[in-house]
Amino acid sequence: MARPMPTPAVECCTPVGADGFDHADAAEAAKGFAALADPVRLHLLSMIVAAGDGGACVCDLVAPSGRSQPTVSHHLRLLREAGLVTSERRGTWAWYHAVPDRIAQLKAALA
Amino acid sequence: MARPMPTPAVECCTPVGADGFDHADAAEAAKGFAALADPVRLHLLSMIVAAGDGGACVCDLVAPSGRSQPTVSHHLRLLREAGLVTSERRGTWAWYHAVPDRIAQLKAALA
DNA sequence: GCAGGGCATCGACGCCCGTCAATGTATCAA
DNA sequence: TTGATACATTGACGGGCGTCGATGCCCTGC
Repeated sequence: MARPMPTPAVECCTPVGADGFDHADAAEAAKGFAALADPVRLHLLSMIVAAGDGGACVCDLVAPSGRSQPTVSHHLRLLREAGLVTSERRGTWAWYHAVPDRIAQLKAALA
Repeated sequence: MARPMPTPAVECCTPVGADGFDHADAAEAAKGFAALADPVRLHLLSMIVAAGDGGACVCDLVAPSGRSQPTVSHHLRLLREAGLVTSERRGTWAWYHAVPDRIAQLKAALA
């Protein structure tokens, strides 16, 4: 496909050269964006970020999300596996913290 | 779930208040991120952005993507439906342009 | 030890996604 | 008109995702 011209006289375009994306970087960024590709996860992450340094308790995330507790736990797991949040158990409750570096990294990928 | 305490003395945490995300905004942003949640599309978008104002010809996107022509056409369609690129037919060839505003909008959603 | 609550995991269901081969449509050249 | 080219669409397949109910694990309070 890469421009075997119908006739030598017709020029399609200037081929796109090296792009800013390594294949490994693209795969890594895609995983991060996939974690953001769901309104529920976006909502959860937004609440966790808003909670600041103290972190957010799962018990306060279930009701606002409008989903069942197992579903919320599933989404939090995906956010954790994508590196966007970290989890910590404090006694009975589980606390989630945002990872600003990972968020900034995805923001940088949009450039 | 939302904190019917085991005992009144134990406090779980301070409930997360209003977050920055409207539900409609979350759904809209999620659609955009879903379009970025694939390495092939990320690669395609990166090449289209790198092409600048002139735009990128599909004939130069197929080979670098490592996918078949119908698959590339499918991904470009998704990018177009997500508002990240626009398409324009110039005679035989199709040209794709990036939409910087939409990209900036997604970047702003990471805040 | 026992009972209860918070959270994670499992199993199952329906749906959507990524991929390709085959086909269709529009344009250009001879 | 005929043939070739560029791109889009269709149909089909396998796999992964979002959701829930049921269940299991761990901690707390009695």
